[in-house]
Amino acid sequence: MTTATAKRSFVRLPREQRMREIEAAAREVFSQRGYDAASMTDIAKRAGVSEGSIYKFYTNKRDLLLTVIRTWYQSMIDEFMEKLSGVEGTRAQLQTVIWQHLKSIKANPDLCRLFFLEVRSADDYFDSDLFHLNRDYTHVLMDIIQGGIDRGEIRPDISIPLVRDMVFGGIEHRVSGFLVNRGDFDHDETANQLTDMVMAGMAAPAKTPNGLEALVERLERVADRFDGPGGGEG
Amino acid sequence: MTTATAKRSFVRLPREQRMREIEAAAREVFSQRGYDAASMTDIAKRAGVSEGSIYKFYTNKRDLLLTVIRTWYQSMIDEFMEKLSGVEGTRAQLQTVIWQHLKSIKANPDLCRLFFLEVRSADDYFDSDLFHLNRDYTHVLMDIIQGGIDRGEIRPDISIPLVRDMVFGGIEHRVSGFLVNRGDFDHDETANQLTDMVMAGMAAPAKTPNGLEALVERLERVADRFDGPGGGEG
Amino acid sequence: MTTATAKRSFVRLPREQRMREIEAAAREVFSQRGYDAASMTDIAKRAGVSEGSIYKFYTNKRDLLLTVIRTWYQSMIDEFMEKLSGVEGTRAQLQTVIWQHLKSIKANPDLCRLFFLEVRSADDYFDSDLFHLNRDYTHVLMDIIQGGIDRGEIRPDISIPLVRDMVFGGIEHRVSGFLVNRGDFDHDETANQLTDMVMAGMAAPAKTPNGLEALVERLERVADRFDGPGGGEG
Amino acid sequence: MTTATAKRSFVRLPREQRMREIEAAAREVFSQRGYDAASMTDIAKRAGVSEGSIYKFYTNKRDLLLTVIRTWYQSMIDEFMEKLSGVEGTRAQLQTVIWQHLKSIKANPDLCRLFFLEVRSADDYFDSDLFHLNRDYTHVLMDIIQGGIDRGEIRPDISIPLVRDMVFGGIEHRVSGFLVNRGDFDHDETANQLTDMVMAGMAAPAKTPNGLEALVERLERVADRFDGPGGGEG
DNA sequence: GATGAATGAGGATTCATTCAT
DNA sequence: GATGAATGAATCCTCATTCAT
Repeated sequence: MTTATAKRSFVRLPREQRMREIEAAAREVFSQRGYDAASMTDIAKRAGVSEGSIYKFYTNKRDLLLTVIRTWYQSMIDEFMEKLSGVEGTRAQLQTVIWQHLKSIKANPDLCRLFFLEVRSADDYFDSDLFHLNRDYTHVLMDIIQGGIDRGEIRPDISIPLVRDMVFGGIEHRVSGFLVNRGDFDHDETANQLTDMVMAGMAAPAKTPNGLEALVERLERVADRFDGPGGGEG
Repeated sequence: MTTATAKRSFVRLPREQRMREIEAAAREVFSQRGYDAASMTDIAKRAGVSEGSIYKFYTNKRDLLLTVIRTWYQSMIDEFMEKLSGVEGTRAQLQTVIWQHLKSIKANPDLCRLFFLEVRSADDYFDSDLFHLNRDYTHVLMDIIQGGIDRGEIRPDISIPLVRDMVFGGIEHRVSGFLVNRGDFDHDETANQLTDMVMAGMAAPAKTPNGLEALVERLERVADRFDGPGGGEG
Repeated sequence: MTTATAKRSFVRLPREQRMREIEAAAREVFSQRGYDAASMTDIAKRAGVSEGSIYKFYTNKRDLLLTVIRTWYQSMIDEFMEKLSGVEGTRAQLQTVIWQHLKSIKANPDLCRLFFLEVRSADDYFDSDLFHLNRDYTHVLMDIIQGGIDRGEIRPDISIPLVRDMVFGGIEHRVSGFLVNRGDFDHDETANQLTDMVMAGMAAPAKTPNGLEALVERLERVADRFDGPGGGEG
Repeated sequence: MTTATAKRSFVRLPREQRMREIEAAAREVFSQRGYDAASMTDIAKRAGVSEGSIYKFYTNKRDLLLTVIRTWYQSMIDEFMEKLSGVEGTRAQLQTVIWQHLKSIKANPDLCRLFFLEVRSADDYFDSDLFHLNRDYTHVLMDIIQGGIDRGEIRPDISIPLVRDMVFGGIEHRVSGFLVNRGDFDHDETANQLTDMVMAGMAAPAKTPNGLEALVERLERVADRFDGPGGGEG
């Protein structure tokens, strides 16, 4: 029953290029309007294709959204890994992760919102590849923590997943206003404060207790000199 | 000559009671279906009133949602304040705040979801009374931290809002799976680990070791005056 | 996200009456255009209601179709039963069933088409109430045949379901052209021929006549001996 | 300097073979999905050609369907004529026709459905060659009946088209459940019962023959009185 | 000849909100 | 005050067919 009328003139593009154009348009429209308010007509118009063409590549609107988010997320991770590659030392690595994460948020707050509100909250998220992408991403932080533990810089009794939650959750909470276009956040300051806080909370208690013990021994020796060895309440 | 159609009889309840019934119904439907999927017809039906009646009390669907969330939030805060009233000590108070927060989430994950996804993410949130309610709520935590600083238990150079973000954001991140019906979390364990992490990260490191060292040095000088320098570990 | 604008003026009708109007409109549109080509907008327009109103009463387009067909089918059966009530004798009853059936087809060929093409061919037909309505309907014929068997008018070794199939299937085949607006059929003639065919079968009453003929020949020979050949009809 | 995109290679088959492959694919897809649900893309894919290629051979989707049905129908008729060729006697021929028809239905219920629902119900059917093919097919039965009349085995006052309708319509009605994947039918039993029914009708043979027999006995007694017992040709 | 990228009209369905009774 | 019938805009998705390459 479909009326079939192929319009006379249109540009013929290779599959990959057409997809890139559609995804670029979708990214813009989704970012500006949000998922629900974005209409496929809008996206098609901006991409310069017919609505039908979109469905040649994406099964439905949600698939298009997920593709957009996935691409962004992947490029984020790529950049992230690159930046992290030369960094040595638990603290520096941690700082890099946090700083990069904040940078990504600042660069694409709308995509973050989409990810938080439309993707991560959906029922099927935990079965999606984005979930696994996200796992890989957060695992980088967890590996850093583990490295710190291995080197004795971090208390081994710490819960690594909890650190992950506090870092990413803390960041999310911090930038929540920014994501809704309310207020801003100081990129560098936040990264530093957060790094300090996390490092301090996880710091291996090694040094101080050892020092204390030595101190106590010294004290005992001093006391001995006052009342002679063997003294004490007994 | 009256028409054959007999008027349907309805019970006339006092305004307050009717509102409570509507809100109870709305809470159930919103919780079960989520905001979008919940229909005013469903709510009306469950409340035993007509759709029109709802609009006598609430300007629109969103107003009803906000009312439901507000009531829940307020009762949460009330319980929270009560539980906190007798608790002394920075650590114990912090632990109570975290524990109570986790308890509320476990008790009403659906309302939490609604709050996170529908209320807090909306454009008008920052002008709403729920925002202020939330401010009061999180301020309790911030006051506790401030108290800790005042008593010298917590480093004064810490960013209190950042602590707030890490606590509430961390919790949110931790329970995100649970909120989407994926997995669970250990209420007590999470509270303890989180409290430890926060306390350790904020703990004032300086005073005690430094003071002790100074004290030992004084003592050593005293001892020197009695039996000459050089006594001791050698 | 639905923009809510209730138009100012419209007639307020009791539920039942509104449904009758919608169904009447649907019956017309479905009959004229067929199921697929019929649009809900058309139906709404002809019924003088908004499209949304239709969905207050019918879950979807198909439900509306089934309701229309069901109503028609039921009224057909009612008339059918009434006409049959006073009729006695297997042959007369059979003739009535066939005649009424043809009459219904002639009265509403479009609804018949809809029933054949859209309803009876659907996967869910055999679970539908229309299937049961149809069973009841065809059972009337089967009961008549059974009655004929009981009274010894019909061979008891006959397959009653097969008779049913031949009668209703035969009619359907006969009128198939008429249903597609190709040609017509003679209502009374078809009914009579079909009734005859079913009651008598088409076998030539061969055997017995042959015996009679031989007998007559013998009698003629005998007669010849008495009064000489050539006597007779002359 | 050629562009990097290498031309996809395709096999070039003789026209007839390519058409056979397309038709085979179409037959499968149409059978499995039905006409509407079958997509040209599916068919093209299964045939191993592009969509565009199909339109080189068939003007449109419907033309392809008609071609598929036509081929099937023709082969059905061929087999039918072959099986019928050696059969003598009205009854045996009738039985063969019915049996073959049932066999075809059992072999290809999906194509039957397509023929009934998509082809025979269409407006243009009566002008199509399939209509004429069908006419030839049913005429075989009508010729058999006529032959029976000519040989005195069948009542000459019978309506031959009506017999045709009852046979083919009856069969269709009988197998309607089977065509929708609901239930089955006994091939042989149905053929035999139907043949019996048509040949003999369902009238109880009891009364009339008995009466005739008695009449014959009386007549014989009369004849005996004329020429003494034992007379006659024996 | 073969390809397959591109078209684009078309329609069922939803539901918050209103207001005549 | 209570009712509930009525609104109607807004949109995702399909797929037969075309034609530039």
